[in-house]
Parts: sequence; C-alpha cells; structure tokens
Amino acid sequence: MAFHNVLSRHFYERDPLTVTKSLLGKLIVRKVKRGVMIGKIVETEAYIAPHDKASHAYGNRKTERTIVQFGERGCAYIFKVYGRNHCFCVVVGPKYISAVALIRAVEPIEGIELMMKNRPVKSTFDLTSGPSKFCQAFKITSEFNSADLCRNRELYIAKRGKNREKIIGSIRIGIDYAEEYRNVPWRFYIKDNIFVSKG
DNA sequence: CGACCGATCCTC
DNA sequence: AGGATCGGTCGT
Repeated sequence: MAFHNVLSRHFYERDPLTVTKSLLGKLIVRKVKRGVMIGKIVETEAYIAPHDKASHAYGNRKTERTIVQFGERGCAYIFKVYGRNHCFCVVVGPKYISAVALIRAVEPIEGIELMMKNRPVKSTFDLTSGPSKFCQAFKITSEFNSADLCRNRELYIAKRGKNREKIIGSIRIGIDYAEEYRNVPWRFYIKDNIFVSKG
C-alpha cells in the first residue's frame, strides 16, 4: 500500500465517532527493515474527553501520558496496561476536544510471516485479534507515541476501496468503572469478521 | 514516597 | 477463574 494513500489530517479532524467508525476497513501499514506488514482494521473504540469517564483524559486531565491527546489530530497515542501490554490509538476529533480511537483488532493482510515472528502463535486467528496482540505482531511500542501518522513512513493508516461490510456498534470492553459511560455504544466492529476480539 | 490499579493476555 | 507485572497517577 503506497504512502500516497495515507489518511489526511482532515480525515482525523472530523467528529470522533464518525472517525472511529470510518477507520474500519482502512489499512494499517507497518514498515520494518525486513519488509512490510499490513492489516485491515476490523474493530475500534472511541474515548472522548472531557466527559467520558473511561478516557485517560477525563476531566481534561493533562499529564505526561495524556498530553498527546491534546495535540495534533492523526498522531499516535500509545500506552501500556498491566505492565506489559501496549495499546495503539489515534488522536481524533475537532481540535477543541481530546478524543482517541483505539484500534482493537485487525485482519492480517500482508507480511503474516513477519507478524508470526513477532508474535509466535499456532493460529492466525490469534495473531492480531486484540489491541495488545495486534501491537505485538506489528511491533508497535511506546517509541511511536506522538508519532504523526500523516507523515511517518514506518507506521501509517491508508485508505482502500469502498467498505461494503456491515458495521455493528456495541458497548466498550474492559471499562466497567466508567459509570454512566459504561454502556455507551462506542465500540465498532465489522460484522462476522473472525479477527474481531472475543472480548 | 508508597499504595493502588488497569482501554489485556495467558494458563490454568 | 485467576495470576502476571510495572508504570501512571494521586494522596500523604
């Protein structure tokens, strides 16, 4: 997937939920020395500050970790959970709010051998079917935190043909503490795609 | 500076 | 169903 197909700043600067949904079917491209890995995004979630209690930037909380969410749209927000697992988000929405789209799962398209090397598993169904599984397979770590996905050549998101698959909205995973935001349908996935996380 | 806990994954 | 595992965050 050539770099000229990369998603523009304008794409990310629209309404956060629209962007989070629109990312489904797009291609994540990860170039490494040994080759290229490409995955089709099949599952996403939106986190929208300041009101969303599941957002790290809830109440417009600005810390060293969350500061990226207040910057340029289209930049990567990468954080660690449970000490070892990385999660990959993109900063989205209009500039006056801080919101991100979390990439929860992708379908392996190209460079499956490279992914398998980074994350040795028996079945390809287990390769990228979760936010941290996908980061492991694609070698996405904190080194890319704040990277501009509109300019970076080693990690970017590109468009492809029209998406005709059906999109399902549901509640987000792993945020039971979010009180009244616990049940908002801000998780989106491609219907019947086997690479969607089991949650 | 100590305590708490998590936008997950893996192995029972 | 439960443990791993460690840095971000916040209260003292």
